Amino acid sequence: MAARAKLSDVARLAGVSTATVSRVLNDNDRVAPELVERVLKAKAELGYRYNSLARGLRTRANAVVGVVIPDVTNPFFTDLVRGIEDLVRENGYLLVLCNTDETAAKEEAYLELLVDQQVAGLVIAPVRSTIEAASFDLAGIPVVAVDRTMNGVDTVTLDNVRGAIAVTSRLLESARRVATITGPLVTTTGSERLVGYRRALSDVGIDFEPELFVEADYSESGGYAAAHRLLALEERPEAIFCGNHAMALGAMRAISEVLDDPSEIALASFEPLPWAADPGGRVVTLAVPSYELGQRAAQMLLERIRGFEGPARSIVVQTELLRTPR
Amino acid sequence: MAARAKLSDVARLAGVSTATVSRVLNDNDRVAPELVERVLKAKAELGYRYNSLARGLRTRANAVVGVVIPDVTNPFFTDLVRGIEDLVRENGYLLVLCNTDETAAKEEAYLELLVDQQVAGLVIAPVRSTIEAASFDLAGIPVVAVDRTMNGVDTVTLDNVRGAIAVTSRLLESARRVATITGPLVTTTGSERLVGYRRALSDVGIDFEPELFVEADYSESGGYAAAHRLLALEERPEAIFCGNHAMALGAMRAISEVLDDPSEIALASFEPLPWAADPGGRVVTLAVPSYELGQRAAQMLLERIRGFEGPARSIVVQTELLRTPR
DNA sequence: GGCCGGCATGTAATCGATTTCTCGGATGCG
DNA sequence: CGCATCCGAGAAATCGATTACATGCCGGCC
Repeated sequence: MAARAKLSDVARLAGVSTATVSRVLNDNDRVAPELVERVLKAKAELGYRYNSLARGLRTRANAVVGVVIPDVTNPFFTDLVRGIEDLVRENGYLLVLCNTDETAAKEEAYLELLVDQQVAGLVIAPVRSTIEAASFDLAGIPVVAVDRTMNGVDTVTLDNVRGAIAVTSRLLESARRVATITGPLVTTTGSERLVGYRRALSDVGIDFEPELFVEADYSESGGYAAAHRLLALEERPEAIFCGNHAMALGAMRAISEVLDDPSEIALASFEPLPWAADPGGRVVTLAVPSYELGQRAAQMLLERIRGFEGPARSIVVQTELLRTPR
Repeated sequence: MAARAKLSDVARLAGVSTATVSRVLNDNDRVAPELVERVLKAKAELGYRYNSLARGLRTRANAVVGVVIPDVTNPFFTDLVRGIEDLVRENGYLLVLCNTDETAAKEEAYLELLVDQQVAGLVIAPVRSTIEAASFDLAGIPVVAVDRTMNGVDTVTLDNVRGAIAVTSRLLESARRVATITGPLVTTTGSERLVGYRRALSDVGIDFEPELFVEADYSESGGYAAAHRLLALEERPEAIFCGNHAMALGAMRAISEVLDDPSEIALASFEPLPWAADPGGRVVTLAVPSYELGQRAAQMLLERIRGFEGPARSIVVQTELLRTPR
């Protein structure tokens, strides 16, 4: 039992050549039914499992899909990964999850490792959108960008501009002085949500005030610090639109430290908040179909892996206003 | 640029044999300095990267460590994974993250895939502790169990009994009727925390009442349902000790649905809650060193991978009472 | 009836690395 | 000065699969 059976063992036991065994296990075509049966029986008897390294070496592909995301602790990304995982597993691929912590260096290291592993394909939410697709397109590995765009590859993103407009407009119904805390502007989610925010302002004839805008890093502590800065302004904002869930939680913490009645400042988040953080449902929020996003990305990736050659496609998924304050 | 340089290309450019190149890149011993230099120069010039599949095929090992956990969305596990990741990456391994959703079937499927991939080692938080180590020990792959124990392999766990005693005792300071919602009793975390709960009760001379104990599944919805059951009792509990963070959040939701003043029922969670869910810090909680847990597990796994052969070891990490109600 | 085509099967090359074995030159010792 | 030893480097086997090519058998067609 110690040693693992290999293809040639199966071949010997079944009394056929290794080529035939391989054909039975893969093509299944053009092999006499009787031999097929003998092979399958021998395979079962020996408990044969193919060696994916050897196979991968020959076919130049590993049945592994790499997923590179900036933050495994963010529910948005974990749900998204679920979406990818479910589809990808159905198709026999293993999922490798890599966490970049929103840092370019880690991202690069992981991409190198994944390319080394000759993964069959990659889904990535790039730290910076200027990333050069070229560097791994070289290796011929299909790539799909998710949530954030990237040049030259298939992308699945949210309609950030529309979503941000919807959220900001809702805040503007009951406030004039609306601030925003965005993610890094080098990410498309950061810059596009800012665009939406500005458009919503101009739609109702309000000028953009630079002091009401803070660029942060999508982390709880980043949101916390940014909110403190906004709260320290001479003229405090009446509402704050946060670019993601973690920063909204940070802002919430900051607000409750500074104000006796935290509800004086309306809060909004692009991503939904866990129930426990907002039992009253006061925070304006979008329903972001993260699971679906993942599925779409996986779908496109699988098509590429199967050889689809067309030009880069892009899918934009809509969001929906979820909760209303009051 | 299209094709990737291989070892023999480097050898040709450097004017040496492939064996020499391999020696330079691995042993680095016993090769004339001049040749070493030529090889390294050729390598740099071609941008050579080794093919991990080919190498793995020959050395029978893949520079990948598999991590199998029941819930990627649980911060406890994501922090734990961070701990593993950091240590493992320093040592040149890639981390494959697999999510079992607390179901045995998925767990098994992932283990098979990982064994197929010939990962160098595995860290697992098993869905059921009775899992047979034998089935993959066979493949000779080192395994470390984390958070939950498993027979015959190295384990890193929390001191669940002591932790549960500490939490329950704290609740008992201000309440007599203390209920508990545990995780599945087939997990060691589930059963041991129940043991701690019972011991704390008996320490102060209170009998265990079966109706005050509900077994759930570590999910938010499971905690929610369980809490509703407890709240429907004729004689309501005065406090509830939840086996993990998600169930505590679920219980919190249930409580706030049933009671006008949720603070009437004291709540405790074995794992810490996100700040936003408990701004006042009323919930009794343990500091669980999840990151450290992961590091220890990774440490032991690396030792095994490097050939350590001793008997199975087990490390128990202490927790600490974190917040106090009132 | 002989030849050709097609198809099922086997043989052997191949993927890209590591590693054993071998060989030749240099060194050391008697 | 000659022989044994040691060591560095190359040739070739090897890991375990896939697959191009060779082979042999069968049936059909002229």
